[in-house]
Amino acid sequence: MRSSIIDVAEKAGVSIATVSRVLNGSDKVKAKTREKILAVINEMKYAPNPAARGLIMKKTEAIGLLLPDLHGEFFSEVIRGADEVVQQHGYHIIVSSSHNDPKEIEAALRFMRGRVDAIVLMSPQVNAEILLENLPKSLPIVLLNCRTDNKHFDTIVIDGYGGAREMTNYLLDLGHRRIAVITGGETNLESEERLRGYRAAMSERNVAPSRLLEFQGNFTEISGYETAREILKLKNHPTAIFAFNDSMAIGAIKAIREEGLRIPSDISICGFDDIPVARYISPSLTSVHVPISDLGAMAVNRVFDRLTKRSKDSTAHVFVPTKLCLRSSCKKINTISNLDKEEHVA
Amino acid sequence: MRSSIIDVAEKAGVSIATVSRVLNGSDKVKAKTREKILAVINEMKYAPNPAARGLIMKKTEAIGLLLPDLHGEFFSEVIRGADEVVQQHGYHIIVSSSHNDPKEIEAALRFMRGRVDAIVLMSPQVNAEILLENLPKSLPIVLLNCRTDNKHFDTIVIDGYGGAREMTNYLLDLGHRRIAVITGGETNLESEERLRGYRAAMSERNVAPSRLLEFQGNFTEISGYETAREILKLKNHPTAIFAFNDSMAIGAIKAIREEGLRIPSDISICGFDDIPVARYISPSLTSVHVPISDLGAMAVNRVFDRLTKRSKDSTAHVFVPTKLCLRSSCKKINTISNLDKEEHVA
DNA sequence: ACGCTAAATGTAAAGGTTTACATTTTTGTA
DNA sequence: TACAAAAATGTAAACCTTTACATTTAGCGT
Repeated sequence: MRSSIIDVAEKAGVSIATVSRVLNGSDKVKAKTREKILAVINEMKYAPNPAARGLIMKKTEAIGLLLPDLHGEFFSEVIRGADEVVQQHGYHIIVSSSHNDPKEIEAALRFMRGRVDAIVLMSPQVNAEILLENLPKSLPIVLLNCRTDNKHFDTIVIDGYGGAREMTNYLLDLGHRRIAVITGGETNLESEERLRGYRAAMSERNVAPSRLLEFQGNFTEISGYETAREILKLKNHPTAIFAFNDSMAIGAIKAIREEGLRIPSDISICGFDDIPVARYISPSLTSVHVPISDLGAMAVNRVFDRLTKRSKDSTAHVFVPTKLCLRSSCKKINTISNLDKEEHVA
Repeated sequence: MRSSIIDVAEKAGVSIATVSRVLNGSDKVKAKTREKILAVINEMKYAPNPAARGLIMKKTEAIGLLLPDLHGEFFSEVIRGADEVVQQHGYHIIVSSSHNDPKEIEAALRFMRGRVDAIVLMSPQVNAEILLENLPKSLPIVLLNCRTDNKHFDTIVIDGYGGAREMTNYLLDLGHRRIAVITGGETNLESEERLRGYRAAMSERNVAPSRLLEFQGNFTEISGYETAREILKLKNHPTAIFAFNDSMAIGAIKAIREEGLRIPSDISICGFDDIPVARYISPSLTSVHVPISDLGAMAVNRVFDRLTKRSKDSTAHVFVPTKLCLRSSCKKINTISNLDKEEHVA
């Protein structure tokens, strides 16, 4: 049986209003009274009921964070970045994963409604705009890598186009021409942006981008593995594989190894995201650096900007640049032997 | 301005009780009335206020998960395992990290009180028992790798002793004698258990365990890196390093590489936990396998056992076994050259 | 048509807080 | 000492739901 503010008031010989006042530190209460009440609170181990408080205050001190998945280091870093900022404000995080399923997104959103003061939503695959319409307009929402042109929401999006373009250019500079990509889900915004960047770079350098070199994964390690196996079955396999995230690159590396090929001497491979372990895998993975934990931190910071009315009405739209991060999984192509091979094929 | 159950009742021409009844599906309501109400709810996009509901129901449909940290794949896997189970029950997770700081644990616990239906606490370093005393007795609590002998809580603990012992034996079998360890935090239960296992194995095999081979890290990658640098400064450095978790092993690998040493030919290294990336780093990391995501899942399953009264009163105490996972970061010692070295020293 | 029972619906209290407004106590001043 | 003003404290409404209990309506047999 939990004790309520009434019990405290009785025991301290004051009214509940006074107790409430010392609880909220706001109004002026005589020092002696305050001490007395504090003592009683301590003694009874009283803690205010958040539901009752939330009911009247319409504040929860929690932020909802809805991610597409919880596998791997990427999302863990986003959570970490978000949690760090949130903790500075005395807030907390409610996480959920949607598995890119509209039903699950809806369920999570419904759950969060009324339970959080703001929502950070990452949904690159499922267009969640319709689902967001049921939420009260007063609830700040930050969209992370979501497909939207709705100016009503704050948005943060990674420059997938630029990053992929730069990476593709780098591979072209190394002499690669048959560059395969492993994409993410079909309707996935991140994947589409990266694909756009890849195709742009290929075209610009007059290497006709072939659909036959575009293989569909789904951003999971296992899909990287399986797709790479497909790719290696081609009789004249590509000289480089560009996986659209590091997890798939890691899966691909496994497949390549199993095929007895060496990286990067037989085939080059690179990823996207630059998750922390990228530098430690073998060989260290060339990737497109994304400030992952900053993503979470930025989103939450934006939330608090809104919450503190500093920027109540105006929405912000942040475009996060990426940076090439060169390691040892890609290598200049051996032009001679490559020409050799090409002749064989021709 | 959010609409309440009263608005719905008015618009549907019924009382709030009837609306509440269709909302909770429990009582019998005439089919026609139900339809009418459902239509209005849909039209108004009404959603019940969780605070009001929580106030009267004393149920939140949320589980608190308090972890020591959010860095790295270990915790991310715990969260994933927990989230999976929790989602099956239509529940959600509130995560928080304590950074092994009693103040932060207390803050998180205070926040969770009244906001969650149960708490899963992982606190191997800080003894949180005192902090748990302020919580209502009715709140189910599952302790993950916590130091406690309080039979009132459910507990799940990993067999750190057995795992470390087995790993040490394996290294001894490979011919290693000077085996250094990188431990976790000083008062960390996991670290202590693993240390106990290491020492036991050494003693049993008549290799006097020397305190000079026990180096203190803190389970972070950077501490693994720095500690390994220390170790390599020894003029007759150990032939094997056993890091008490994989993150530190990864940090150590970096330090070893920088020193120009090859793994495992110059020095063997192994970790603990077997986080998913362990198999992908270079060289693939020999480690003690822990069913990480199962840990989160088990804890949450236990919570629901309690919540559904299936095992209301009796607490469960689970001991999770580990399994050696051999990969390529450890190698049989070259006995000749090793004896050589030993003679040099002697 | 009547009365009885069962089904459907309504009424009102309870849950624990905050806070505007009302009241009491304290303080300072003449 | 008495009075006004300021400070401290108290009262009660509001927040939104669920549910025990009360009331109305419907269904049935005679």
